[in-house]
Amino acid sequence: MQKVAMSPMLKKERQEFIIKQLNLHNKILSTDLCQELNVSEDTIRRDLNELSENGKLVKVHGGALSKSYYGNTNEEDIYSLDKKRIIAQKVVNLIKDDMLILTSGGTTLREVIRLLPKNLTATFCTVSLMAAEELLKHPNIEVIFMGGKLSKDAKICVGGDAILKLSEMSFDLCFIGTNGIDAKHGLTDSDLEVVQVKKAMRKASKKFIVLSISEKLNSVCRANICRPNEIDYLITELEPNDEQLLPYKQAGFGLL
Amino acid sequence: MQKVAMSPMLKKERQEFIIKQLNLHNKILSTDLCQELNVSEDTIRRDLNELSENGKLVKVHGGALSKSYYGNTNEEDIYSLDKKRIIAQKVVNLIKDDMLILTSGGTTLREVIRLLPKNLTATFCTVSLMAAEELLKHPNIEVIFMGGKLSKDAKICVGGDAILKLSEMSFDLCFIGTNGIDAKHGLTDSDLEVVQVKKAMRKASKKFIVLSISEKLNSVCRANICRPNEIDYLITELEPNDEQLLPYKQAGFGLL
DNA sequence: AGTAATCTTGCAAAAAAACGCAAAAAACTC
DNA sequence: GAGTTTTTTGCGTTTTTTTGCAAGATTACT
Repeated sequence: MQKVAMSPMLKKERQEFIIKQLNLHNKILSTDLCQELNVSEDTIRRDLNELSENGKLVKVHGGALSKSYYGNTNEEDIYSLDKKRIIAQKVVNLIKDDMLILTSGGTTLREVIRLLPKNLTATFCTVSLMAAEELLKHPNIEVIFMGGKLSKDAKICVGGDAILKLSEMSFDLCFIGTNGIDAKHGLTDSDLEVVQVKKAMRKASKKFIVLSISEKLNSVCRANICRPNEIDYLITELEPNDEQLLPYKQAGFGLL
Repeated sequence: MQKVAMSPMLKKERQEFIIKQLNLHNKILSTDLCQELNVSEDTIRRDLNELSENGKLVKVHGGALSKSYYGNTNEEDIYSLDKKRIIAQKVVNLIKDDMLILTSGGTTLREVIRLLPKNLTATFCTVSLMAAEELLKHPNIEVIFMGGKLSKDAKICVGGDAILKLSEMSFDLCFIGTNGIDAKHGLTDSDLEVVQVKKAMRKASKKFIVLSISEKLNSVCRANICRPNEIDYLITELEPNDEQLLPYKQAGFGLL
């Protein structure tokens, strides 16, 4: 308990605090804010309403959501977002405290990161700027970025440094989004630099887990990352016994 | 406990005191200032209003907030953006093709990156996620990110890996934003992890160039990054012979 | 449906700001 | 140095802002 008689907080200060918390947690409860800021619920409510009118956040029953989280103003298509959430939830269930996890970028992985429970303590390692940014919002996750030359297309680190560093490590889990996957060729990608890094990611991890919405199944890209039997699990928004996944099951994919 | 000067304070003196307190604490209550300065609330209010009109602080109900603190969570304040552009233009003039450049993050550096000519071919190296994102938008710049543990506050890589990597390299130029700089202590910062990295950045570069809008001059933070004579150039939005810069000139700063 | 939590609305007390005014201090003029 | 002007400061009053409280409406949840 803090028994320190603090100097009273200014209204603006309080509102700045709320915004900061929101940037960090994406959502916030009025009751929590009351306690942390030591003011009545009415005051918090008024602050939230005011901030909402100024477009700084989105007010909802019981608290508020960060604008970026709520309004995916990006070109992200809403339809596949639902599917990505389903995938993300499956992924989250695999993650336990204190794991060392390697992750690629992509919008699906971003959903995973957003869904991670706030009390999870784990170490995430990534080569993706997008993943790193999102991971930083989580209060208890340690984020390690693999440095190196950045690819302008993929916004990830490629090249020798990242690969060298990866070869020295061993991860419990590796999550990877996909451009191309099919039952015959396994995981493929069109960008040669990216392929090199993803290969290194495969080698550095005990369990290699591929995330893909069903639309992307059965597509093949130029360069091969790994064969079907090197993928430990394929996670889609479908049920594992869905008929679309039959070829993959036959090819020996682990399905979740 | 602050000892109150017996001789009445001059207005100018009082306002400077307010600014100093603000640089130190980021916020200040009118009532506290009344007591410390031994004047009426009206006087304080008038001082704060005046300073607010001059853009030295942000006046709020009950007191004032420092500009930097306020600007962190809100949108970039348009007022200082112009100044940052002036600084950015000066920086851009220093950069030539094929240079190897190290840069920190911050909004001023972001302006620099945005102003870089599209046909410039150079290699930029950074520990800042913000800078990396911005650099990637440039068509001809090669971007190298220094990997390592990411600091949640500063959104930059800190810790041994980044520092080790920095110690192996030699940059033509190093640009760094500032939290605190003054003629006596040199460059300072409040975040100890950040200080370590910035020290390493200093060591790794031939020319160390500090960027600071004039508001941030004469503020001192807890931890020291480097002494005045280790700074090759200080760039502000002011003319080099501006009287505000006189103490710096006398302390041996190179001014641009 | 019924319960608990949350929201709206109106109100009142306290704090702070704005305003006009006059005294005091400082700057300027001769 | 005396007198005038300008600036600065403090005080009382009025106005606005902020905050908490309470009663009733609305919403979420089982």
